[in-house]
Amino acid sequence: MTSRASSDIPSAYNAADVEKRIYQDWLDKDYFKATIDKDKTPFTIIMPPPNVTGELHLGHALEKAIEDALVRWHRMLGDPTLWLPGTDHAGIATQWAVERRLAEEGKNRHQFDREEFVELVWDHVRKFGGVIHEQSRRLGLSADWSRHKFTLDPGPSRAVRTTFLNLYNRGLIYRHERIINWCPRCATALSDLEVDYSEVDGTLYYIRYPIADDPANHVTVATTRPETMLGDTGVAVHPDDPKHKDALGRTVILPIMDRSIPVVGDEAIQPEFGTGALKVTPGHDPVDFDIGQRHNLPIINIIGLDGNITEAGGKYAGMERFQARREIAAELDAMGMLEKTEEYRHSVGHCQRCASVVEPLISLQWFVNLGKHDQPDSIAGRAHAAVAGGDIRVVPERFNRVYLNWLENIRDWCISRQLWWGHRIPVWYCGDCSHMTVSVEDPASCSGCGSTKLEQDQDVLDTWFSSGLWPHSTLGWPEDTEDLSYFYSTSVLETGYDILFFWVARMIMLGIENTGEVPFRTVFLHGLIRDATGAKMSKTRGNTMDPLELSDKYGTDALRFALTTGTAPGNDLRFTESRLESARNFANKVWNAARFVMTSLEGKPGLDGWHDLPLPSHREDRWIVARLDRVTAEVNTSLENFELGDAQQKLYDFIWNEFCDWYIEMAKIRMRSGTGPSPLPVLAHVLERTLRLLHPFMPFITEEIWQNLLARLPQESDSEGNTTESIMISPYPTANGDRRDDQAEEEIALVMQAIRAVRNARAQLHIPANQNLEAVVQANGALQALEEESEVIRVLSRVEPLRIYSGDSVPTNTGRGVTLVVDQLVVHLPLEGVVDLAAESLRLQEERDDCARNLERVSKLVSNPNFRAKAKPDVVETEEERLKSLQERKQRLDEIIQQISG
RNA sequence: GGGCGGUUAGCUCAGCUGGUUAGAGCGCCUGCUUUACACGCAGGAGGUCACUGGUUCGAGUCCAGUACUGCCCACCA
Repeated sequence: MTSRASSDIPSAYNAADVEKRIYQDWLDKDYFKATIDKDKTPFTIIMPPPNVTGELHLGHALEKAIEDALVRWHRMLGDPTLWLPGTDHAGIATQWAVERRLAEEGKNRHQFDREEFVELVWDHVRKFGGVIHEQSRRLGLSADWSRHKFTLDPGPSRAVRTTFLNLYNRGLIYRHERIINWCPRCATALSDLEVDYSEVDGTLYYIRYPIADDPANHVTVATTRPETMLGDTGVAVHPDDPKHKDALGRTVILPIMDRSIPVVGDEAIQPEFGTGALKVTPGHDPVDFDIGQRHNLPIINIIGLDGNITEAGGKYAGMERFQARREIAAELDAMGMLEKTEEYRHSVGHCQRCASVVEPLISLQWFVNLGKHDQPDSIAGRAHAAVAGGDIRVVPERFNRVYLNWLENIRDWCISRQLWWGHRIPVWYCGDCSHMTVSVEDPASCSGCGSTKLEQDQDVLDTWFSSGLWPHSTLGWPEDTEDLSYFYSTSVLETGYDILFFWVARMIMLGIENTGEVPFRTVFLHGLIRDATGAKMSKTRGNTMDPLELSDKYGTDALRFALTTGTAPGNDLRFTESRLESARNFANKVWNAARFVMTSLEGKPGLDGWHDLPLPSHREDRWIVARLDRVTAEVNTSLENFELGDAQQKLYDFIWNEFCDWYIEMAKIRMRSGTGPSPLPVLAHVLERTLRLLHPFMPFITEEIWQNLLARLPQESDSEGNTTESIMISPYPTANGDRRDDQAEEEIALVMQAIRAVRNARAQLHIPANQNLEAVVQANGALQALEEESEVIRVLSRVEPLRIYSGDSVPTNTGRGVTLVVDQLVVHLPLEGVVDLAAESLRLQEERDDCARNLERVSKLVSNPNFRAKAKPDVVETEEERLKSLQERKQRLDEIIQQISG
């Protein structure tokens, strides 16, 4: 990068100008590419793969900002760092998107054959698949694009088939006819997780089923779904329910169908609910299915895969299910069999993708046998143990329980989907024998009889089946690749808590099954982004914000900073533009501070040693270096604890409140007067290290400034592996305890307090800024420090003249005015005529009273033997020191008050 | 029906293992074109940390309960 004249540095940071150039530079230099160094422990994050045709929303931006920060931090720490990006084919979501487009053209997928349709989806992927990529670059993501994977790539596809085969051979994948969740719109089975339950206002229908040998009497059942009665094969009551004692064991006649069905007793029935009698439809309700199994009731499918009534539904055959509901209710009413209806609010399952009402029905599907959590060798059992036993740490910890709880109630996972887009199930059925050939490679012939009349299973696998392999399949599994053996198990899996079950749990289960190792050591979960009112952001609500638009407007760094600051891990975040403004202002502050430093050091000699910076001699320098050291330690600790927001807050405070507001202002004074050691090397040193500390969070602006800064500074050889090439490959600062200087910190704090006190008094008394005040300071124990800092005090508090005396030499006749007691200092502003002396006296008395109250509280505490015995020694010491300083303060205030009144 | 959060300044939120007089951003008030920055500077107002009880020398922080509120899970016919 060429050095530019300072006058060329614009006063406002223009993010758009620099981001593209810098990102391209990083790419060109291959900084993102992970390299294996067997002597070091790698840091690996597998990026959660967004939908290949999706667009990044704010949630993605948050996720990627967090991950990029972690990755950049580790890269700077010198860890071989891999952040592996990828995209997901997102079976049902992508197919649904294409089908919607077809629908807009008045078409549907059944007008195409499978190959044609899949080709349409590929067209869609090719058209929109690059968007995610481009957006990721705009966000500055330092992912290793050379290792990018797509779930349908040959490698991950092979991993899918291999997993299927292995689990099948171990008897853990099986094909079975059982009741599953069916989406009639998508025409596919869904897993339990893909069903969203929501409350809807419905109707509870009370239907009479006459008793066969006593038609004058009947059993009344209550149902929200009268159409399912067509498939009833029994009525169930609680065996001990006195209301139904007579009916139990008898036969009732199913109206409309005129079918005789038994009344059975089952413990699952709640006598208090409805009438206490349940119509049993084993074909279309999971509970009924179980009851049916227990009592050997036949299963009748009366709702087909298209959502219409089947042939088994008699005259209603072919009718759409909800129309059938209305018409059957009407017919029952006409027959006098509808006793009554009630409005009833209940929860109904909807397809997560298309929101259609899910229909439970019996279907032949593939399942993974997950076993039980307490079986040590089952899939669920091992996944449970991994978290329960601490092999995987979950941050924040509370999600541990959520995860374990879910596994404790897990049921087998339905993995087949009746879709066309996805990994087709690697099973071939023989046309000559009944044998199933399960294979990684497409088989040429039946493994049972050798016949070549093979037909592959029509179904594809649940998208989450392939996502569940992601940490190892992206690294090359099932091949024993160098990447796999080096980077697996990965370090951190970072994602939103909303896909803990969908994805995280599946990765743990399948990762352990396939590799015998956990897929990652730490799960770090972030919260959801909400809008200003706290509502979830969604396209249908129309309250989404486009990350790229925000990035254009405020800069990527500001966007990233705004998303990740001021929030705790796992907590949701209400996102408003005012957050962005604040972050943008901070970026601008950093920019301008840097501009000042760079302008100041332009062409100046004496900058040697700025990088390692020998311990400075000047108090202000010692102070800022000590503060930097402290902040460096805190930031590192926060990062180690995944408290990114905390780390950023600390940097924000340090840069703005200490470096800019105080140190730079102090430094200006020395720079103008030319006296004392030059602050320039310190300014350069502190700025440079601060930029490095900030880089993981604000990658672009820090790089831009850093390169400009280094171009103006002498090259230093040092112990840290210094580079001027890029901040992103320079070392992350760690705390160096020998920079601590408690004395400098205390003394500068005192100076700052004194300045604040004078400024305060000036503001209170409405003394114009350009009017100088006189000040007489009684320094007491801080004489030397005050004398040495007198210029700073004089200039920053606009005091002229400033006279400093030791405690015992201060003149008594300094005139009346305002007296400020600042810790051990007494600052007197002789303002006779300006100040209302009575008011000043009152103010001092209030201050004294306040001090006395505090003193009483602290002295009570310190004199409490329990406190002295039980509190930690350093706490006792702190309190004792406080007591002492309060006593001194009170004494001074007393003396002053006495003087005034005297 | 279970489980998990949240309730701290007008608003949005930090506050890690209990220990100064509880913090930030935004907003508000008062000054200020002070040659890095008005996306700024200086100063200020504003909080019985939801409520009740308990543990403790000491509680925003730990425990129990209550009230609101949000979310997750569950086969509420």
